[in-house]
Amino acid sequence: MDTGPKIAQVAALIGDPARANMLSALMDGRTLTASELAYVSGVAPQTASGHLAKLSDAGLLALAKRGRRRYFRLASPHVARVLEGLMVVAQDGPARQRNLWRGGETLRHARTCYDHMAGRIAVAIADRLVQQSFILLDEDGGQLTDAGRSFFNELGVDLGLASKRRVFCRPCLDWSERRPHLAGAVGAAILDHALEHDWVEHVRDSRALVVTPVGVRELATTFGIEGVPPTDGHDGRVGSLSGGRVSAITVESAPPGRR
Amino acid sequence: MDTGPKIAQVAALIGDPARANMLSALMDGRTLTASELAYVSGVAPQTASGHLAKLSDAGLLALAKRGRRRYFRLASPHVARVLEGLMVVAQDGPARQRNLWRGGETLRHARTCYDHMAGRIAVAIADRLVQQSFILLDEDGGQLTDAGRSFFNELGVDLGLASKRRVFCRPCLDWSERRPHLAGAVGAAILDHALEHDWVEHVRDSRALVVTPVGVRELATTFGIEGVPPTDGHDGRVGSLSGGRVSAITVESAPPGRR
DNA sequence: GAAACACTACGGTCTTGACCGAAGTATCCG
DNA sequence: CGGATACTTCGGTCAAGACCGTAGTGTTTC
Repeated sequence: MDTGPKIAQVAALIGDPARANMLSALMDGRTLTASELAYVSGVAPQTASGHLAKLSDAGLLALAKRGRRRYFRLASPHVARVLEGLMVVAQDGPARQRNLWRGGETLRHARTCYDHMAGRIAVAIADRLVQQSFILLDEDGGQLTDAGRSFFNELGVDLGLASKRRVFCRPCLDWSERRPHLAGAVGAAILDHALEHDWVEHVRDSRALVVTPVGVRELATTFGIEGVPPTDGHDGRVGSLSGGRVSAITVESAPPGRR
Repeated sequence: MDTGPKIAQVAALIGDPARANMLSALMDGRTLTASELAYVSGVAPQTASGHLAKLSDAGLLALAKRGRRRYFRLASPHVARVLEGLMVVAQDGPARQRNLWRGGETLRHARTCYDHMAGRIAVAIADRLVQQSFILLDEDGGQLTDAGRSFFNELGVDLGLASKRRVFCRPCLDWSERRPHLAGAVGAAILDHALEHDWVEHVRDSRALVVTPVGVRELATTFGIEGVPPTDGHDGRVGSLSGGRVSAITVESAPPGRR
């Protein structure tokens, strides 16, 4: 009857560390198997199975059975939004201890966020687009200008539904940078373009992205983004994997162990 | 290090029914005292005190001490967004049982949602504005057209920062109607206007709104919204309090009792 | 058909934390 | 000052549920 209990049910589901890890791992839009999710969440398969059943039943995850495996993905963008929101709140939460966690440097640099890019690079791109008046952004919405539309056109970015949907730009507060990057259809189109033209590549089993040499060049010429550093402020090398501990998953020596 | 545990911490906080009730009660942007929150959450003051301390420590609630009372409110719009999002997910969650809960009819009709309006009326207003091309809406963003800007101007709605911020319109999925209504600066301005001109009034101790006779007339002439029914489909009376069980709080015969 | 693999169901252990009664600290009011 | 009000702290009880070992079902591979 009241709304409280209902949101509590969903929040409690997300509120378990193992389940939260599973959901986080799916934030980049991939589909993962039950085993993979068991690994990332750090629990035994039996336990993971129970968690996954609950998440599916609640409609947070969508399930596709194929052969002897079960593939899970986030059930809807709504779920991704909630997770985004939780990250933001979790980040500025205890005000005192807003620690810029070292490590995961690669993630801070560039990563996927459901269907678009996030991280330092994504924020820089958004900044640049705003600065050039290609996009208007504010906390509650975003909007592509005519100039922006032709900019993307020339660049060859496929805005897809551009003709059908006239508004499709959304700011998404970046949890590592605490500044907005681009989400929505425009954000998704940029990520697609970047992947397709080898500006960035997925890091194996992670939602981190590395910027390729091609990407470094293109980001410089296209957006005037130079030397966004991979680790600290020194040189122009971008996205070197050695820079930071990668939270990659190697499913080999995998002792689950109690959390 | 990983983001999972952090979002789990926040989600777990929201995931307790008592705390979720507290947060829900604060969704309309009011500030409430610890006692009031204890009552709405259905627990004893001692228990509530503990919950409130946790929520404040985590940065979900802001606290203002005044005399011997403590006033709590949501710490930021970010928190409100997360709660909105959870309501949406909770609503379409178990797909099978998307029950249109009878009761709380007044809430379904019109209510505040943090700083803007929600419910049937709000959805109707949004529909109308879109239909007249005063606003462009889609899932990821919203945008005021020039025509819309002058419409609000003529109407005397103060868009406030209109000159400074050029984009400030956001769709917010309505958990009772499952269709978007207007949030963001535009949504807030509409609610302000409606309250100021006595179109709607707050229901005591609830986030429900009742539409006044003035409001009925104005909604009809301004937006062409007629006979959005208060309970079922029969007459044009709008917002009669008798229609639905109001989730109002009367802090008298208040046996907390175990949940 | 047998073995390996992916996942699920069941049963028992153990930790977490929600809850309230009782008692303690501020604040207001007469 | 003394009593009422608003809230917090402490201590002990109790239920929920996360976890894994064991044992199952269904699927693929050889």
